[in-house]
Amino acid sequence: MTKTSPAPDQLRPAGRATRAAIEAAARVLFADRGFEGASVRAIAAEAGVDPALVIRHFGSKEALFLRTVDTSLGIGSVIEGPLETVGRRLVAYFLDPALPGLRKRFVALAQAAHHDQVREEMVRHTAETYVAPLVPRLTGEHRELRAALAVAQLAGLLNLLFVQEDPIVSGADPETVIAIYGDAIQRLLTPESAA
Amino acid sequence: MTKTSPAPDQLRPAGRATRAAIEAAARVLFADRGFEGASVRAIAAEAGVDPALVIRHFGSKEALFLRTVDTSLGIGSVIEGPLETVGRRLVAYFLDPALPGLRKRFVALAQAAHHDQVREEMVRHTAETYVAPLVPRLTGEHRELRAALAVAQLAGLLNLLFVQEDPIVSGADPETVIAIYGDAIQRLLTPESAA
DNA sequence: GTCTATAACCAGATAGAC
DNA sequence: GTCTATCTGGTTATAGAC
Repeated sequence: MTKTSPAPDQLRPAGRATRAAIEAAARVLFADRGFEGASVRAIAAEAGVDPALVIRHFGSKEALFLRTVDTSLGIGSVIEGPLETVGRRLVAYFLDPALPGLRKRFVALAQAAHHDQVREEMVRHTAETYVAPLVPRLTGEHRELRAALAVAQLAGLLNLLFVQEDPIVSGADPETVIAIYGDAIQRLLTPESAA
Repeated sequence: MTKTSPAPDQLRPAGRATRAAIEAAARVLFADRGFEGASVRAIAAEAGVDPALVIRHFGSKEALFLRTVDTSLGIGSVIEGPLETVGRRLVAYFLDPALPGLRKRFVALAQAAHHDQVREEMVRHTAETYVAPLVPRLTGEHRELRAALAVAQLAGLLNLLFVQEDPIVSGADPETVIAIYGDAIQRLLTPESAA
């Protein structure tokens, strides 16, 4: 097993600075080039340190990724809004071109999802951040399942949009996509409010 | 640029045999270990040839992947069935544990989707095999968009199920998932037949 | 010419000695 | 903290065998 990296507080000033530099570089490069595209060497170079130090501090590339990349994509506030309109608001949030780096961060996450450690953390995080807050607000049967499926459905759109870059959806009128797909998600969450 | 590999018909017997051996090995290993997990070297070893030959014959690992892995997951016949029940039938198809290798093939595809050549081919193939046959059978507005979104929604489930291996959905009663999610897909395709 | 094999190159992740 | 070494992986150069 990998030796656990020292906790930040035990490090001397130089160590803390190095660690911070690596984290900053990793944040930039992972977002910019994705998980595979950002090499440990490149991150080290960007931070001005030796590649081996990266591993020494964080244990592995995977662990570094988990420490630096925000696995939530910032939709917490969207989910907390009015339940009756959450479907459309979620879709609208991701179709908003004013959110720079969102695409790249999603792609980085999707790539990294194939690594066990990252995948497990993502599942845990999704359950905790997306599904759990929704469940108590739902009514009817299979509340947890429906919340999980709604999140999955949203992920399907993001995949089409950001990974596949499908021309049909990318080229469609955003309002139309929001209406059609948003309502579809909404019906999973609040079936009784069907239009 | 890479020199184009020779067309199969121009090869001499020895070449054709080698090519076939590589293809067979690639099919097995890609399905078994995914795109990243199956190294060119491992494929070559399995085929009993030199790694360099793999590239010589197929140009690149990506190209080999495209030649050997079935990008359709065999849902053609499902889509061709009755339109009014296609949503549930699609979900049921993928929840059927009797289809061995389905999960692994999907994971391999998902991994390889991050490579440009493969991604483009997948988009093209999806449009041609899934979306195109559906569109003329739909009625109402935004038929192409709705078909694309339905496919995306299905992909979301597959991702949750096969990549994330989410315990909520994996542990849920298949019939319930089929009903809830299948109907959600169905409503994108035939909104008028809402239950 | 058309294969095939050997070696080599370059990049990546990580372990271990200092 | 740093550097070097090792291992694995994709790919290319090149020269020999058919």
